[in-house]
Amino acid sequence: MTLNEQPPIWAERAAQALADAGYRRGGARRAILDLLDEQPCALSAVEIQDALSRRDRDVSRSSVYRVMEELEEIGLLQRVEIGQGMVRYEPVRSGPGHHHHLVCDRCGRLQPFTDDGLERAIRRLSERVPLRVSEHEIVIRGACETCAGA
Amino acid sequence: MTLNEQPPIWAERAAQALADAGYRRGGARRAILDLLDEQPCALSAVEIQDALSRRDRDVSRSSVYRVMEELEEIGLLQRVEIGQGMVRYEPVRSGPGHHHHLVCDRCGRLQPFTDDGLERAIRRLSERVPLRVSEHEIVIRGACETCAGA
DNA sequence: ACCCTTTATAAGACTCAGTCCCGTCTTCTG
DNA sequence: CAGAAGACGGGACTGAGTCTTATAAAGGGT
Repeated sequence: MTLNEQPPIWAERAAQALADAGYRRGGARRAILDLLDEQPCALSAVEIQDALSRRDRDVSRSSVYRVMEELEEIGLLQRVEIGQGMVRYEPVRSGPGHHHHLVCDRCGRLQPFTDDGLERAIRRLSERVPLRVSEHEIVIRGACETCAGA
Repeated sequence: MTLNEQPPIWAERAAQALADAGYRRGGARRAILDLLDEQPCALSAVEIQDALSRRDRDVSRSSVYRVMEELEEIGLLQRVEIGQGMVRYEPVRSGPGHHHHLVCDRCGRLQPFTDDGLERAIRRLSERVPLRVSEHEIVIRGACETCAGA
């Protein structure tokens, strides 16, 4: 069910992509890249700052948000809105890497999934709708196995 | 495409439902109910407060949020997360009234839609997924006809 | 290696939706 | 027509996210 079984070089690819896009190198950005690469789950901006702080690599809020923006721009990071106004970010590892999320209402755990039937339904829908569709995001909420206790 | 062609008595039904649920009557709540009933589009908490203020019926922030909570609890109001941490609320007019939303990235306009194919895909998916699904929300983003200019 | 310009970063003020608390006012019930 | 329970307003507070500005690096040219 997990999608991230690619070699652990996302940080490298990302750094390269940023360089190609004309960005210079910098400590804060590099630290964030490395942290994100290690994470199995999506992190919020605050979680990123805290995690780095805990390993004595303090990074300012501005830097976290700036880097998130840059990475999203280049398509290396996906922004996931998990409800209640909470936003998390996760590395896009494969090529298109299109997927959606299951969110546990209780523990907040996030799990990616893909579904062809769903994508097909959305594609068909997109053609009938009075909107030039640019993106879609599906969030399915419920209780995860652990929290449901079943 | 619009779903709200029921008689304009949502406010009445809501008031009754609140009474049945043991809530007392109060001016702020009634004003909010009436306002919501008139609106064709979903409103944010702030928009509700401003709109009432403009018609000289000031209501405190606390009241807006409290009433939103009560109405959502009873199932008379649907909370819609339209991205960027923005939340809006809209009356649930028909019975189940299940539908999703098209959001225009540019003007923020919200439009409801339903799609059986999509619902079917989600139902099937819900059974295969490691989560006891309680709800799902689909937001499709893009440029609306007006904003796309086409 | 050394400027010089450009970009990256840190720090902190600021915004704004949303929450919390508490004193006051209103509604209902007996 | 009290007196208790609930509704309301106002304002302090929170916390994610934005903006601004001064300082610190990074790269390119010489």
